[in-house]
Amino acid sequence: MELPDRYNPKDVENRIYEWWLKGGFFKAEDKSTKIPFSIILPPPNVTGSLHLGHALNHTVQDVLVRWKRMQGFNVLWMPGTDHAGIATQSVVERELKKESKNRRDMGREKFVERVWEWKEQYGGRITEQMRYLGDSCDWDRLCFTLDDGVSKAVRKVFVDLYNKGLIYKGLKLINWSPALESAISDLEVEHKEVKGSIYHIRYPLADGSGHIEVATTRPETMLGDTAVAVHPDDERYQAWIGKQVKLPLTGRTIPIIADTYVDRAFGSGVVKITPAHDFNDYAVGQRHKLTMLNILNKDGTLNENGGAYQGKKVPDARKLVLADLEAQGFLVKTEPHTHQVGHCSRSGVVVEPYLSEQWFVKMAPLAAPAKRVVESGTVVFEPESWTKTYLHWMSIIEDWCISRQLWWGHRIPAWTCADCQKWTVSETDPTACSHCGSAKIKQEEDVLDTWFSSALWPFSTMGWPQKTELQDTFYPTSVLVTGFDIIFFWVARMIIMGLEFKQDVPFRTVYIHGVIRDAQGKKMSKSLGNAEDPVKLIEEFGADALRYTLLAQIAGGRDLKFSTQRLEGYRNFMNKLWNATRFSLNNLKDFTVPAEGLNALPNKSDMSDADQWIIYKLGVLEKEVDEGLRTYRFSDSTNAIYHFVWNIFCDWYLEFSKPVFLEGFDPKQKKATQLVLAQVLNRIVRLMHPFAPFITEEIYQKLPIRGEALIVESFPTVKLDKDLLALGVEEVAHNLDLVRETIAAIRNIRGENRIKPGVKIHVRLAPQDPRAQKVLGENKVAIMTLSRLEECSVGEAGDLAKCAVQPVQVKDMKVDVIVPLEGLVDIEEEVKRIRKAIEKLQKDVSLLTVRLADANFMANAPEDIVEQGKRQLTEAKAQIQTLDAALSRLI
RNA sequence: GCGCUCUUAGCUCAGUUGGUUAGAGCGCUACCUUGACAUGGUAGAGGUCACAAGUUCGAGUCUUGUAGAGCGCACCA
Repeated sequence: MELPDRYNPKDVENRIYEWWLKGGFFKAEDKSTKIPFSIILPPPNVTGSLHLGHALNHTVQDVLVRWKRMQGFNVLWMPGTDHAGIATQSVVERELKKESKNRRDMGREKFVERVWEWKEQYGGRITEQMRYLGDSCDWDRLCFTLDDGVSKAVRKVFVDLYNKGLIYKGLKLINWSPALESAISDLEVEHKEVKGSIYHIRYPLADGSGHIEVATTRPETMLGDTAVAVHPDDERYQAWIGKQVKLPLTGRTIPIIADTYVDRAFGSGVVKITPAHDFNDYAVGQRHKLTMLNILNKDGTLNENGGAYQGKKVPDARKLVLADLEAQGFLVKTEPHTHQVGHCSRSGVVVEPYLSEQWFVKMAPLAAPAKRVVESGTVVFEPESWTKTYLHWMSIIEDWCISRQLWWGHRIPAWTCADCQKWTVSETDPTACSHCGSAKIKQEEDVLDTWFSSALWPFSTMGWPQKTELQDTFYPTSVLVTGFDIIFFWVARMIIMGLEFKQDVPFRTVYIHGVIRDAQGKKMSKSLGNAEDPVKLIEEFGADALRYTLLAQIAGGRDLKFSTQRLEGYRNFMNKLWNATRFSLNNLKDFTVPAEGLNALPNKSDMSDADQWIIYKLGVLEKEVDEGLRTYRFSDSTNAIYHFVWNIFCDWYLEFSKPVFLEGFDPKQKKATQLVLAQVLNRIVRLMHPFAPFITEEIYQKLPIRGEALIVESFPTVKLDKDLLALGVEEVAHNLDLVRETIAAIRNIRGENRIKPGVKIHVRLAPQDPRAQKVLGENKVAIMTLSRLEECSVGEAGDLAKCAVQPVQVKDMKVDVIVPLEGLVDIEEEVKRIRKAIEKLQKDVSLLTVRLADANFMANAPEDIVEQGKRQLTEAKAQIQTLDAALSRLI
């Protein structure tokens, strides 16, 4: 079974994923002796397809889930999809339009049926795509927000809140999307800067005693004006308070009122009041009991109160009103004006403040405890800085408008009675009014905001309101992983509902990650055309490379810029690991696994310096990876692995192992190295599995030391590998550092002197102490191989004429590296090289001299820092001496 | 206006409680097909850490201010 020399993810990923599924490795146990760990997937829209944002979000969750699974936890990753009221309804309506149909002609029942058909046919796309990424969720538990169980939970919550007086229906000014013909919540309004105009309009006083000037950005709303307001202390207008003005174009008379809301300094200090079409004016209107005159229809056209402008859309009405005002001499002036205008985040159209009957959740009593659990640290945000944002929002929270004038969603479980007009609110469909017993009841047409059902997700997916073992085991969930954009939409509301209905928080930790941007830093979106399709990226580069790219960049929860270049780099990394495996397996062909398997230890006395060194480095790696995972600093973990695999394992350990595997070596040492190699490779794939699951599982299946399935093998830790790691002591590891430094010095001399790699050179190593002598002697063959030497002596310095010299020091071990250059190169290059080295050392020396001469430093700095400085100064001086001597021999 | 981030090599970013002479990847320069890998190897160039002041023996790191960028919330009609 020869491995191909390139890793081809396409040959691997599907096969491995199917194998995991068959093995049932993703399944959680309802009840178990194992410690539970649970995550609920933020349910993506059924209409959606996987984008990079999902890829990032899911990868983080999958990393946590796989890590905990390997650590022996009973892991539940609960998958699901969201019915996404507006989005899904829009998709199907667009389809209908192509068939020249519309939902109103079709009727509610038929239409909803049609949406279900659509969902059955296309709703599985995103969950299908999640498998390409490697998501290891418990698919048997897949939920949909309109499932029976979840719907029952939604109804119960609605009824309970209603009975507690926390849900009410009322006539209020709400945000209205004329495109959707539905209410939307405050959060669904995006404020965008718009360059418009401000118009100054003259309103004549009814008694003919003059006129008053108002300014507005929305002149058409004057048709709905029911007052004009000035500041009560404004001296200019004292005489006018209480008088009437005659509204141009309509001829209605409206009062001049006084209200402190008016800013005297802005404009003329007079404000027209349109209570039915502006939130501030609405508040003024309520204070003064003004008429609320609605001038709009649901579709954003003017209604019968619009007089001559009835039937016109707002922008058209605006033009006509302005033209008429101007013609009649009421328009004083027009000035350019930039201001924020609310747009519907779903449809993009301008949102209209609109007076209508809607259902609301009273937030104040619910928000208070939800605020407290974050303040007290029962729920922790990671990174912590989001805490403040959350708390700020919770303190300015308004009642939540939960009704939507749509058909796709949870229909509000409330019935009006034609006889007594009262509401019957019930978990099961009632047949009679609960107040008067009349059978003439009719269900509310509206459905609930999609986020209403999402708010219950952590427990509704676990069978609530039934009592279930699943809830006992997994609620509260362990971590919630999500983007900051839905902290308010979703996170806050889950905390509220969890506390209200489960008497406990829904999760302990909220990990907030950033948003993915393109290489230029722009937000990725379909409309901008800069969105990379993760499915295509996976096909080209592999899921592991994509996951690694995302993970390596999310430190600190900041936004990340996505570049294909980076992705290529991690694809190369996967290939590097693949080839390291190929090399290892080739050299392990005659290796027989000891009976102890995973716990097999080499004979310490048989181990080379390199063997001990790699074991020591492995211990460092295990610590780093664990630390990164525990602190949600995934990039620390992925970077540590990357560095270990490439720059430690491949660059040095495998290179050192090469001479060992050649003929003629001590068979005992070869055996030790084979065992170390097999053990280290085993640790690498286990450590890397949560981050790059496919390639590691594929490799694992080919390793000599392995179990059944990597996905459920134990995750390596310093504690678990205690015995193995005891074989790699830091002090001994320095031996190899000396060897590596020596090789680096030879290579540097070679490189700087432009000695071609083909030219075999002779090197003399002159150790300055017995330990260096021993270490270098033992590693002579490796040094020769790695720095391509023809000859190498360890001992006397010998004749130094026409030689390149480089002192090397690691801890107390010192060696002078001597390369005779006679006949090889122009001495000039070596002179330059030595001068450069001296220059650098001199900089160090002057810096250290100054520091050590500073009495304050000597008095205040800790002893070890001072000692370190002294040592470095001595060393640098000694090295300069050696180099100076070498230089003087050359010139 | 309030709040939160950010500013480090040509580019993208690490740099955890202040400790020496600031790192990585990509890109760049020169060289190399050596029996795992050219999706590779070796060597090298490249930074007054946005700016200013302060605290300190010592500041990329802490404090304050300035300038610039991004985001969230609330907004004057």
